[in-house]
Amino acid sequence: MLQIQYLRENTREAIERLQIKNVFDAESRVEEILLLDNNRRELQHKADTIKAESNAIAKEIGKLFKEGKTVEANEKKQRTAELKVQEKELDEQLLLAEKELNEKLISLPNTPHISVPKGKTADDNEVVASFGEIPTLHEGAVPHWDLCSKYDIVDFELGNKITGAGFPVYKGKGAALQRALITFFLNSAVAEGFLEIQPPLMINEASGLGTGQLPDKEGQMYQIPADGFYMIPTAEVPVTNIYRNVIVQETQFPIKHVAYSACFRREAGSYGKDVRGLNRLHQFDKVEIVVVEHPDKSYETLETMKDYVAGLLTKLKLPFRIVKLCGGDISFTSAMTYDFEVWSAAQQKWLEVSSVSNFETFQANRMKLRFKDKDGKTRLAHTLNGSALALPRIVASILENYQTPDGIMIPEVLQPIVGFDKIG
RNA sequence: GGAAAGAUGGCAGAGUGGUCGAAUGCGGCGGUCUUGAAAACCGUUGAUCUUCACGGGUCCGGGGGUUCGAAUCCCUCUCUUUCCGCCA
Repeated sequence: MLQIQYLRENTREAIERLQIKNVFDAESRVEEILLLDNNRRELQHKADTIKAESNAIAKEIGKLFKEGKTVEANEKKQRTAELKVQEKELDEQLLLAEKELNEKLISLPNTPHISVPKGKTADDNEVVASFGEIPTLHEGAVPHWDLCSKYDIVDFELGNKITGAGFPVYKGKGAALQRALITFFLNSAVAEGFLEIQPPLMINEASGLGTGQLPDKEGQMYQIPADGFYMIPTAEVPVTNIYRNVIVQETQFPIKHVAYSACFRREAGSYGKDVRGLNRLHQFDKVEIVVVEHPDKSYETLETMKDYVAGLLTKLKLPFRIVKLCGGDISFTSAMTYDFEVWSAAQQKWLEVSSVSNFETFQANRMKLRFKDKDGKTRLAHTLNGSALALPRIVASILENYQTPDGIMIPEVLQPIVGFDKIG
């Protein structure tokens, strides 16, 4: 949620930034919000004035009763009765005005950073860097789903039986590879100063609102209606919500957390060849990094996080590129996002394996994540997060890129963790 | 799942109808003293909305009610603790 104060004071800039995200009616929407805000403030002022009078009279009455001047006190009571009616009416109007303003404000997306390229689709994204050699595979190389069944390491059919599509069963060396990747990602992050967190896998409604999954995207989460919970779509949600309604000390910055979790996504509306094999799942594993940062440093930190993720992929020796998302492809809550895409040699396409974003104050405003600055003023912090990394597509690209006629080689950095160097 | 008690500022903990945004202690910040530190002493220290400012409004778990007036009384929800039951 954008700050109303920002819209008030930087109206022009806000509209321009929203237009990068192709919010074509940005101008009218912002103007409407400012109108509602004015209305709200007017009502607030009226209500406050009446309450002030009410309070003053109540005090007088108390005094009069003490002095035994009952008649005068009762006279005063009549005036309070009138005020009470007005007070109630104004409070109702104010509540309504606040609700309306909040609804409009919460449905407005984040303002992209001014440097975010304009564009509509993924084709307009800007490739900022490429790393590694694109390998030429041996004759008869196949996509990962064939390798999964050939070596019996990931069983999609079995998952269908137990749960449904998108819930694969990892077996033997496949399961061990998963475990090794999680360990590798966690250890790397901890070595970089991230505090490891094991969060709950279910969240309540307030947490969903905090990071922006609610109110609109509940259809993407699995729900537990009996208890009002949701299965987490990413560890970002529980980890960032650690700081909901928290005022941190400026000296704590940067607050760096890393969390491994299973992630659950309904992926309603996606189908076709993109969902084949490990490309898109309902349950998958991911190691997520979350940073809470000072507003002045957040973009610097975004670059650091980008470099960190690049380092992981480099150590795994996977060919990848980094793209800066254009306005049309960037998410509702993000101000700037870098996507990491690994080349899938057998599928002959780029697979998105990580997304690193700066949300500026958008999430912080929703969840009231603040800090005290040097002058003792309370201000909203910036939040950032990134996948470091999501497993399924990493596994897919390892299987495909590392396949040989004799089996699948294991990346060197993982070998000491898994305890073998080859599948097959 | 059953029973009881409870929810107050960063923390601990007073406060049972008006002068309470709230005693006191700890912690934090500033100062005196000191070569420096500790101790001691003095001062200061919640959030939020509104206003150029003065000021005013709101907040004692959430919501509702009684009252001229509620942290305090009533209703309701949520959560916590303890005991019992169940259990990795």
